[in-house]
Amino acid sequence: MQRYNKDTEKKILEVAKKIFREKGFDGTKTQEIADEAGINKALLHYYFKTKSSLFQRVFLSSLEEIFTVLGQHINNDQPLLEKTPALVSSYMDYIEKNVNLFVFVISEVWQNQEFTQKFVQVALERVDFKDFYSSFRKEVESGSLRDINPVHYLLNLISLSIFPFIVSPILKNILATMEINVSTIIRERKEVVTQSLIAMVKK
Amino acid sequence: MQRYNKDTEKKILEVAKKIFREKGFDGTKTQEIADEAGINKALLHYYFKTKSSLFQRVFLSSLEEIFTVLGQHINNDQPLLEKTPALVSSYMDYIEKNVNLFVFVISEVWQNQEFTQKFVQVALERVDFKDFYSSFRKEVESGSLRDINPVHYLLNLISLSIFPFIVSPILKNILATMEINVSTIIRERKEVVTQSLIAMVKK
DNA sequence: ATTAAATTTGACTATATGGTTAATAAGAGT
DNA sequence: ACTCTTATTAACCATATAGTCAAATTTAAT
Repeated sequence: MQRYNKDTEKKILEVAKKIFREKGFDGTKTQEIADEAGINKALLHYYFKTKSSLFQRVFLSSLEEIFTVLGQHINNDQPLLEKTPALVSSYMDYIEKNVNLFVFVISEVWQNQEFTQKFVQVALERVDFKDFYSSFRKEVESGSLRDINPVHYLLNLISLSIFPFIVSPILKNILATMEINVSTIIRERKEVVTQSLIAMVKK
Repeated sequence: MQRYNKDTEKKILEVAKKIFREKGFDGTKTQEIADEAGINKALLHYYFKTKSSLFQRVFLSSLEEIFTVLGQHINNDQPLLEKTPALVSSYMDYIEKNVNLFVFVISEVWQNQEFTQKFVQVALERVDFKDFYSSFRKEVESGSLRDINPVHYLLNLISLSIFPFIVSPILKNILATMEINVSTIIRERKEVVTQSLIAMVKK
């Protein structure tokens, strides 16, 4: 006989992922996970021992998802200037659809500093920063990019792409106060971010 | 006799602010606030009725603090290009010292959408976006700035300034992996942000 | 069909937590 | 000193919650 019913395990993880990402560790009740997964709370412990260890699985997989997607966007062989527009557009689409993933990770990273370190190390395997770094430097040396630190390009990319979405409940209020059309801003945003990034690196 | 001892009230609020901002609503226990404030838990309820209403005071004052400080930075009569460098430098210093304030507000904004709306409205009184907007437009018309939507300048400003700090526990790991000196990046950061903003608006 | 192991459940426990209450202490006005 | 109001406390309550356990059910192999 095999160990554990993979369907059950998968269902619990799936529901746990959804609820933890919505409500955070402290806001999530194991009973709610069990209910929504259609199982008994005892079974949850049978599969995952404790709430904390289930949470850690979700937390790690969330970090991995974030870095996997980032890697898919920055690790490809096109020249940076050429790939930037599509990269920004596709990345922002993804972020918009997964805001709560980012909010969850940012909150929990500060709440769980003990094991965050270890988890980030594992998640980092999903993206090849060194490859991005050296590709960037190569383009600098070949003269197609300005000589800036690639880290700042990356930081600007993720800051500009992610931040407006994670503060969107506030942003919407500000825009309403300024009597500015929200969807217009969102639409313009991709272009602005793209242009800002290109301005950084274009000679 | 006056209603309520102001010292006690202040002490409770002060401690509540500290703990809520560290641990969020769900992670905070009223007992811990009472203990650290050196009072009985019943007294906390005597002054603030419920955990939720105490939290709401803290949440609102946090939003107000954020917008007050933002206002102090963007509402002054200097031409934008001239004030940008000092603005960025001073604002980033503030953010670095108050990261948990920003992380707290971002988390709780998503967790408490019922009253977030109302609170943001109140907090918005602390910053004059319309003044910033019209000053910006005036500079555009007088020909000293490029014709861009001021909202995007603001969004870039806050995104670039705040985001790296709120993800700093992760960022430090990435930089270590890339064998890049963290403090160098932080030092360079102000200049990069300033240049990005100037590049947006300079003709 | 029988058996043994793995899976699932209902009932339970210990503890933590937000909130209440009734009694006490402190303070101000007379 | 006395009284009335306000501030503070200790003890308590109801509920929620993570986690346990023994019994029951299912599953697969013989």
